Amino acid sequence: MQTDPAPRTAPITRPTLADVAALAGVSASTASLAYSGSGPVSDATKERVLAAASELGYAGPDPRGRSLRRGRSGIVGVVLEERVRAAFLDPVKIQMLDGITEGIAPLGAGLLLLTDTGEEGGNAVGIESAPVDAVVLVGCSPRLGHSVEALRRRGIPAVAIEGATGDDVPQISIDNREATRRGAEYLRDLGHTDVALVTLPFDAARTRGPLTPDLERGSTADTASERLLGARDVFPHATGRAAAVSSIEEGLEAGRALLADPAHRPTAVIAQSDLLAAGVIQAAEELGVAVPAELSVLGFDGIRVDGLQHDLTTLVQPSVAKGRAAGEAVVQLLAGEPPESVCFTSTLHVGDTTGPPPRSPSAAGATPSRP
Amino acid sequence: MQTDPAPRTAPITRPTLADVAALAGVSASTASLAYSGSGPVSDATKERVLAAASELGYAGPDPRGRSLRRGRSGIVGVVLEERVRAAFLDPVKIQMLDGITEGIAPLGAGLLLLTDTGEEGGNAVGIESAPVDAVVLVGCSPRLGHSVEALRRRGIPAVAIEGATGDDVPQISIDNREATRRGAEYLRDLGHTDVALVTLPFDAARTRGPLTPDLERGSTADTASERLLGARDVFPHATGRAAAVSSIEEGLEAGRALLADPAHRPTAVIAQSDLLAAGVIQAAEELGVAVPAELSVLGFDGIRVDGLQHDLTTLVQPSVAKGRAAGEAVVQLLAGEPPESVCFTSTLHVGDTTGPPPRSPSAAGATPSRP
DNA sequence: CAGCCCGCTCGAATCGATTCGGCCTAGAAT
DNA sequence: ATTCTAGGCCGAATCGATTCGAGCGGGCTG
Repeated sequence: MQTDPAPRTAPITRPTLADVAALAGVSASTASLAYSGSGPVSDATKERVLAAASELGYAGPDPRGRSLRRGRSGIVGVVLEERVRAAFLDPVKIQMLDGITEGIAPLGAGLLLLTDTGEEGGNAVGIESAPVDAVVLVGCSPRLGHSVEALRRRGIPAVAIEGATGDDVPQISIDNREATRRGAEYLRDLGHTDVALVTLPFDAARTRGPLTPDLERGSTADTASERLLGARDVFPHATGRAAAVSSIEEGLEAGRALLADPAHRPTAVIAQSDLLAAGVIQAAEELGVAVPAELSVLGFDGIRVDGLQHDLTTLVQPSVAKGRAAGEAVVQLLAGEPPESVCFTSTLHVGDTTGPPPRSPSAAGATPSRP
Repeated sequence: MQTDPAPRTAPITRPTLADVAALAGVSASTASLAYSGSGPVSDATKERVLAAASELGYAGPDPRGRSLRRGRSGIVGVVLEERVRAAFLDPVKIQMLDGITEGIAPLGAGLLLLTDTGEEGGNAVGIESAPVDAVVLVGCSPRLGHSVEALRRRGIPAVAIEGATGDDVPQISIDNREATRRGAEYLRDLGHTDVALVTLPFDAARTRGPLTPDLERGSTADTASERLLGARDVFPHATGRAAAVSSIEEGLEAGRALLADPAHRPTAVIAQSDLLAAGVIQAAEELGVAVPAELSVLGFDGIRVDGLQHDLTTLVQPSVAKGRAAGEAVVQLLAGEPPESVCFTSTLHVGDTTGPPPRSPSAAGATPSRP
């Protein structure tokens, strides 16, 4: 009565530590000690246990039992606001992820990819129920609050990258507003007065389209809002368009819309990401608008953009360092130390996509403020 | 008004299902049923349990206990042969990862990133001890055999992408040899006879340098070997250099070495990845060698390479489909169905980096085999 | 020679949830 | 009215490993 080929020693089930102990002639507790090495066990005994284990083909303690008892799973979750595909298309995310792995290296923990897209169905392993010791929330997800609440109830410590949770969750962020302001000031000093914006999405719906007061007010995305404020600090009346995601395609679309009418064409565009900036440049090329002669474009991130011919003027943020800081914060949290927020600063990299505005304003009796 | 209510019932420890059951006035088993919904429980009771849970701030069954009992953790491991940073720099890997998430979607499982770089120290969660239900081995890791053995002992089903394990592990692969042969034939038909190779690493040490019989014989990397064979099918005596990793930098270095001596310059280079090909092209530009006029370059993968000006002639492989197939194989395996290997085919994309060889061979009385 | 200390093992409890068989009760059928 | 049926609920065992305190024998010291 055996469905499987029943070898002499192997029952249907995999050997457990108890089996090993029995074969070695010791108690389960001793066998456990022999493995974890955290107790006084004679070398002879330990060897006997190991021998028994190898005879049984025992591959070491089952992580499930272990994590139940220990209360730790050795896994750190990374919560992405988008599906994995989208996140990995964003070079900034990848760099942060890499930084995170560096940061949590001392833990020797694994990285579990999670998304907080809505409810998890059935047996799904979501943020609500994943065997993680801590999580890193990546990106300013609109539904971040929901996730944080779930984690709090589960008693799982969290660190947020670029997402104000307003709680006891440590934040890893950058000077979004100040950085953008510096970039805007640079454009202003070049002589630009007619500046358009291309922003990251503001809300969970990822509404694409013209910037409206309603949209801005309803923002649940801090990064977009902060960068918007930084731009407005210098160009109070600047307006533009919101993209649905940070991608070249979205930037292209926004760029087409902004540059469509030659009569009302900005002399500069402040894009909230390098990918969006690249898209705007692509749109400019399509429409025969020269960059930077007729249009200056400013990006944000400091990544190398695939296929972009220009050396983009952009605000370079330390993505890897951000990730690493988040990882280190997780380590601290798990060690019981108090959470510590960090704010990095970005630097303006001047490339070849920005320059003085063209001599004659694109028509339209705009403020000729320069004598 | 108490954010952290220290209610009469809440001790230092988090509530368990038993606590909830007690408060609801039912047994733990009933409470469990109320949550899993897999048994007959009256609506009234269920509601009472849920109410008790919310009163206690119970966030649902602990995944540790659940997975111990159920024997499933709801996590699928992805074993990368390199550190995460390196893997995510490779667009092919990212695409495969994305495909995997698609493939395992019906499982609702999380993805745990693992690397099989050597032994795991201390409490590290490695391939030896990770709470995974199955794993996908990505890439032809030299130490793959070791990983497979560990998994077999633990009884964890695995699927390998591009790595011959020679066992009962289902393989997801592509026609590396045939595809490369087709590419080589294309070059031959253009008139090339003097072709150099730039290969992926052959061994665990990632030895960089000239191809030698020793190196080729000692190969533990099937992808590199297969593609090499495909090239040799057409150019039996072709030689070249092995790169340490698939990257533009490595390709650049190999390209410099291959093109250094104007007297012994190949008219075409077969690179085993697009990144390597891009590096070779970069080297050619450095040295003033025109592509494709003086040098044809063939890549492999079909990705868009960052910053590359050309439309690379390459063998396009279905990376996402490979990942998806692997994910689907995992689902099958977990469902108890027999493993199923898949082999995809690549297609030759002719871009602008290949053309006929220059009129006068690069000097050196090389085999003027064409009359 | 007796007593004490120390190092090694063992038992038993615990972590938190799930599952299976059995019991109980209310309503229905005869 | 009695028996049958079935839906609901409970008890207890189980998953696999870890941990803490107790026991026990041998070596060292006074």
